[in-house]
Amino acid sequence: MPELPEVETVRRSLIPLVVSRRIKRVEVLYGGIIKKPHPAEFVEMLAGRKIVSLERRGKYLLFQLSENYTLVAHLRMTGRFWVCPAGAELAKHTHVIFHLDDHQELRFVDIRKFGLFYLVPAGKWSEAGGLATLGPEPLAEDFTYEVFRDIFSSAKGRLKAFLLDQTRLAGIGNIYADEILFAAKLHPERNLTGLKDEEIQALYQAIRAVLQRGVDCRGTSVRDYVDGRGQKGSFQKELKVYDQAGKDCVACGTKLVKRVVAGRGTVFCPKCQGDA
DNA sequence: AATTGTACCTGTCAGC
DNA sequence: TGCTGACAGGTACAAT
Repeated sequence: MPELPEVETVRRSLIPLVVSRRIKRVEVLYGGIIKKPHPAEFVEMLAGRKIVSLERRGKYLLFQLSENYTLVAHLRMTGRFWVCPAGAELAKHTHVIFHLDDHQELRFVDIRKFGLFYLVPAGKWSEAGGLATLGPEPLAEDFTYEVFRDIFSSAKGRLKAFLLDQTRLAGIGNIYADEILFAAKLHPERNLTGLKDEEIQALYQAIRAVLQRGVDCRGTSVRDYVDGRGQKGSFQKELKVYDQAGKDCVACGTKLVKRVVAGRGTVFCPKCQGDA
């Protein structure tokens, strides 16, 4: 499900429902997704804490809690949060239930059980998986072209792998990587070295524009994704290449090609995006 | 050090 | 109809 625009949409939809609420009690139905600390301690340490704010870093959600703790959550492929009245019918694949102090429950549901939770002291991101090593936020104001060019220049390999590397840029996943490369008219298998200045600029502009459009559309709902209120996004209506293999390119009519690049299914227009 | 492969899970869909 | 295999928004870790 979730890349930067989806996680940001989940964050915004959850804020009015959970911020300022106190966690009365936590139930862990499947402990495998609790990475730190052990599930029993996780449950014990969360009880009684207040949710002070909800932030996002890359694809991670950060629930800032009272007494300087942070609940770090990653939705991975199919994780989702939703809020419902206490005691509502239990959806299949519900793994964690946070009982709130307003007779509502924040529930974590995840078909594939890839989602992750860490409960760490605020700022101790090195204890929260990949959170500590994330690159900059591509939609932040201070993410200028100069900043991007420096990151780009220090990396090598193929464009698709670069965009997916969370330590270079935070928050881009498989959908937006393909859409960004199409918007920039760059081939996913092209090497970083050898790009002209104007091509690097086009890539920078495409990263900003495509991600911002994704946020404005409240994310992409191709399969499971919905926000914290159960609402779908609309960016799937604007996809030019992702999930469009075999269709005609909207720009030139050429059949879109699908191939595995950087270990991920990748769709591109062989004409508009040129040769690798 | 950096890249590639594999593991983690369940559901869906195409092909036989 | 039912079986099998490929594939799905993403890391994390082992192997090379």
